Amino acid sequence: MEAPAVRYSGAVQQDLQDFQPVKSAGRTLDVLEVLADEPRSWTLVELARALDIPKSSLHGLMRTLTARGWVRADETGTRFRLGMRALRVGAAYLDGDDSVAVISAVLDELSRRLGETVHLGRIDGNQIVYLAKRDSTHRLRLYSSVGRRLPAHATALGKALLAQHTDGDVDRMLAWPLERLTPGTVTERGDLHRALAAVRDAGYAVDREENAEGIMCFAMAVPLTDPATDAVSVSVPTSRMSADVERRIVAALTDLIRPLGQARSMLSA
Amino acid sequence: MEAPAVRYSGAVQQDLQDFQPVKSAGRTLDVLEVLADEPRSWTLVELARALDIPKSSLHGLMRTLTARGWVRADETGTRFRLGMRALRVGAAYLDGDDSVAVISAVLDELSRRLGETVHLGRIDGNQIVYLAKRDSTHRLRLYSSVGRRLPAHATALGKALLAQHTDGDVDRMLAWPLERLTPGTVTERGDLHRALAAVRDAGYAVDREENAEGIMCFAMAVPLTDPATDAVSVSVPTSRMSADVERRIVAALTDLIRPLGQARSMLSA
DNA sequence: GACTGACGTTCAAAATAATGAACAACTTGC
DNA sequence: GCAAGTTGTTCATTATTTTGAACGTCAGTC
Repeated sequence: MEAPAVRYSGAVQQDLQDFQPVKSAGRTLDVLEVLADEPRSWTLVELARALDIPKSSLHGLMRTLTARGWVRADETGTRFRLGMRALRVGAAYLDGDDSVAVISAVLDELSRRLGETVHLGRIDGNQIVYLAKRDSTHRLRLYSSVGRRLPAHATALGKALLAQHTDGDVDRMLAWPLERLTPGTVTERGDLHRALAAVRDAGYAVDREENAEGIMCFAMAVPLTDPATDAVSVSVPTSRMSADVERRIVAALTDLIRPLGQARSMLSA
Repeated sequence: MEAPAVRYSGAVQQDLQDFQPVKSAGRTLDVLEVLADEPRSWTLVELARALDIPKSSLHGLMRTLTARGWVRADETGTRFRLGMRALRVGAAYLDGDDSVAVISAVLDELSRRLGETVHLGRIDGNQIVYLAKRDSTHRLRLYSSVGRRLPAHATALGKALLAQHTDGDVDRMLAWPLERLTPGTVTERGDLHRALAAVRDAGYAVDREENAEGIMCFAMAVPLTDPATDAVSVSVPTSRMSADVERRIVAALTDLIRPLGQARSMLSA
């Protein structure tokens, strides 16, 4: 029997095999996730339909969630959205993360040195989650990106992280066919493999208007873990782009990100 | 029979009376809240003790939570922290909130005009939750405040919102005795009542190093609801403080916050 | 103004989860 | 290197929840 890439010492770790989730716990998360994915007012019946749960079952759940402040009901008590407790866990996730703390200073310095928008992203399955952001102009609202997700294949952050894996692993990690966000999005398997080879070669990843038109990004994986799960990116409007700007960005990323490899031991978790 | 302050049309709204929460749903939230309140690694037994749940019961719950990405187990599978899904609901709470969207432009303008740190806060029980922030210098990390909580009585935001209620209501809303955060924190009931009267008189609230030494805040309730639940504050280091700075801050708050009263109809929820 | 349709609520039977005791695996101390 | 203590896991029994059908309530329609 082949050993898995990472061994578990036999603790609370579902072995991919059969495993019976606690039904009402799973449904609790289902409700929160649906409310998060579509941040609008939902009625009980809408939720019941979306989740394929009998409305009578959902009724008790919603009472529990609203009583606890995780879900907020409007004055009539018939429409639901996320409640304030939901905000807290999000902030706490970031607070408790050692990597975020270590990389935070790097983001500050990058932002100061380049004056462009800087992101810290983490890969989660086939998506990139934005964990932190610095923006000199403050034009964009901070909550506009932290917590948000984009398909990994369409972002510099994602490509920087995917490049750590073999083509075969990448094929398994992503959801095919690849979603197209702009005309520039790489959606062909061969094109993506070539792009990732280029990333391995250069040591950083580039996104040329592949998820948003008018924006280019440069990203480098953060070598705090192996394989890396976090990456840092710098975003620039194409209007401001030039070979010189690219050189400066890559130099800053190299200067600041590469030394983090030495700090790996700090993350004993 | 006396009607409650707010009438419910008989929907999912726990009537304060008896009501049986769904046990495993409540425990799911318990786990997330403990992990959020103490963002460190927890073992199963630690959690079981903290929540007074048999470890065998918790075991299944944790498997469900980790399988869903709301909790992350370390490589050994024996230590737990919040997972990435937790981040998403936090961001989504803010996205889905109409008040935050409306007030966001005001924060941008205040930040531009004053060049000082600006916060949007919401009252939750006896606490103020920070919903958004603008900081010109970017010295402080953004996630250092969004989602964070402080006792209402010790903040300008909190006093601006508490001042909307009668002294009797305030007494019921707060947790007595009041927590002291700095030597300047108002903890005496009479002092607080006098402070709130001053807020009603002036139309804005002041915090003079009452939650952090060296920082003063000025806050005004946002009249989008009645009573208001949100307030906006401007924070200034005492070193930079002067009568003129105070005048400019109060003028800016008055200019930008007061007109929002007309936008109240926008929030039909 | 009664009818129609949609939604939220309640209830008793059927399905599911919680429990504590026992076991296994790891860590610690001597 | 062994024993004691701690932690994670499993299992049958008990307690709880889920479910579908029935009822109440509301808004809109003819």
